[in-house]
Amino acid sequence: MAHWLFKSEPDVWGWDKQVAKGEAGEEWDGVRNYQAHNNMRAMKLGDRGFFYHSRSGLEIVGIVEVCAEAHQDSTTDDARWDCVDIKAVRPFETPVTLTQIKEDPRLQDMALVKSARLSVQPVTDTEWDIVCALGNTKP
DNA sequence: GCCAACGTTGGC
DNA sequence: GCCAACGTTGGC
Repeated sequence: MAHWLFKSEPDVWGWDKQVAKGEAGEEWDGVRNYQAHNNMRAMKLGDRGFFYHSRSGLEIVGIVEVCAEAHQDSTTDDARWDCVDIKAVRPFETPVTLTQIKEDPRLQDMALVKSARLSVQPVTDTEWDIVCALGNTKP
């Protein structure tokens, strides 16, 4: 199963709002970047991802699960843009900060470090396990 | 709030 | 198809 990372500014759409959506989940809409879209199209039902707070917070705060595969983004009529639905699975026991990730030699290849602006990123299985361990949270 | 880095757009 | 100009993102 593949792993991912979703970025959001907590002022716009934060972890608390995601949790409030419960099992139904929520459309991960508004993404207007091809690379991010390609990643979403590659997602399968049940894939899991990290939920990261950008701009303020700068930490991974929880785990989410894909609960609907790519479909038309309801916020636009443009057929180029589609998106998945995600739901909150569990919060991190200890949030993992960007600083921690940058300081960990095992995590230097993470997209979060290398391509800071990509808002939907793939995460390798190895990185997944390391970050979960740092957060004292089961994968 | 600033600004560097990056992605996208559009004129040629 | 190139590249300058522009807009947006995100770390600080």
